[in-house]
Amino acid sequence: MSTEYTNPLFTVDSVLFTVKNGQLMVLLVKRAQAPFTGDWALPGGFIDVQQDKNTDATASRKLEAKTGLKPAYLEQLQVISGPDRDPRGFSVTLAYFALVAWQDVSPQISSVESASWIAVNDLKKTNLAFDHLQIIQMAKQRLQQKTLYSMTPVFCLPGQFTIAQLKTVIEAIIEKPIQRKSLMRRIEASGIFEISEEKIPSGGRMAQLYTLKPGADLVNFERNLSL
Amino acid sequence: MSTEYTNPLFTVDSVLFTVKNGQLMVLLVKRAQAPFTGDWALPGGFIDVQQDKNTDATASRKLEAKTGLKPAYLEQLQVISGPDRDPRGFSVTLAYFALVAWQDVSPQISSVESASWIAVNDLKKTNLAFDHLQIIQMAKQRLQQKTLYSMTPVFCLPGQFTIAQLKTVIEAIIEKPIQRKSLMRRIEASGIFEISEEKIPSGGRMAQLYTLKPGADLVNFERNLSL
DNA sequence: GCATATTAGTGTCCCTGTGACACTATGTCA
DNA sequence: TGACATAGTGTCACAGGGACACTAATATGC
Repeated sequence: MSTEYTNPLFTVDSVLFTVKNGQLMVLLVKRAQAPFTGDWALPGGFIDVQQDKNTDATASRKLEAKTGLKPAYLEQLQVISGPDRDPRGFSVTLAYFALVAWQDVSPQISSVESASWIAVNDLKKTNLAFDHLQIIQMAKQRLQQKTLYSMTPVFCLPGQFTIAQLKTVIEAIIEKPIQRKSLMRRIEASGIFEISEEKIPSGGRMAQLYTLKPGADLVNFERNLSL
Repeated sequence: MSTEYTNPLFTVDSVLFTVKNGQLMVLLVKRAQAPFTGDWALPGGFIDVQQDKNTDATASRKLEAKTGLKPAYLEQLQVISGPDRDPRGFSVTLAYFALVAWQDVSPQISSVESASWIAVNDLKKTNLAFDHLQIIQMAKQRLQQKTLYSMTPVFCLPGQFTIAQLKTVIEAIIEKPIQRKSLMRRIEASGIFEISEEKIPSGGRMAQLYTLKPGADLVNFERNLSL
């Protein structure tokens, strides 16, 4: 090539979800510098080519800095690019979406002042930097879709969990009730869960605890849950 | 931020598929310069921030330069990044996957010397630059998956097509036979196709031609075709 | 101890959409 | 005109989700 290209600004941002009290929450940080100073934004930043083996590592590192732990689930969402999304010029952002258990981050997060969990359905009231609102909506849609044909939402739960907990998380994500029975069938059929030794009290009959089989990959079901 | 980051090389590459004679083909170009001079590679290049409104435009522009037309279908595949995939240093590549009708590009492609269609199942015999073989395999898997729950493969066909043609394309992609009946049911159920006025001879009874309804979006089915 | 409320887990029927495959329809060609 | 080839239909079996009633086990109040 004979022409010289100006390399656009490349950043990695993450939409980290969790479910708290039946509500889907997203982690946001308060911007300290321009542009959009004082607005809420997705946690992210630049690749550190010395330290990060790839962009996944960048996303993971940035999230760990805010939450104190690596996300349980991390997946590329999409690249968003254009001349107008950042006032400083043409920008390219790789967006990730990620999941953690509320119970796992809960002790850590309060220590960080500039980061906060905000309910996804309350975002209208929030000032969001750049096009981060749209990115969050895209991430939510992807998560909803995946929830219909996979067990991805388990990553919003701690290592041991009950069917009722998983049901709550799924319902928070897709915003529809599902059948307990259907969920149990899928847990059984997926073959990626183990029945734990323990049961825990639940207000009625003791609830069986489940764990993900170590090293098991998520399975995609051939049918979706109905909307 | 106080630290200065070295901006890694950012490129956009596309895996453009078509189906010819029941075989899934991918468009490759011969590299003229180092590294990997003389090897086959995915068509791609750098964003032109003056000209491209986003990375989709970059991918589309590069493909048009090779094939003479914009791809009928274009979707982001994934970002691949790392310090070792390009000998010149840390690199970030946004891979797209795209579809065109063989019938549409056929007249154009022969005029371009440096580009060529190669059967995806023959790639072992081909010297491929960088990690482009893995990227093609990823694209193929994604296309196969989408074929199970959507009508994406229509974009490998011209504006008017028969059910038999669509069946051939689908079978080339997933490498399994499917039932004619199932395909017809899905065409009907999707609601995105129109019965054309015309029929064309086929060696037996005349075949009904179908077209995509103008402006219709692809639908996702709730069940997959079985593997 | 016993009834009742509460949550966990099971049994079972219906419904929908795919797989399979035979059957009918309509064209070509010898 | 009859053989053949491809297009399109009818229909049954099967699988898995939706719905929902039923049983199981635990807590609480009397």
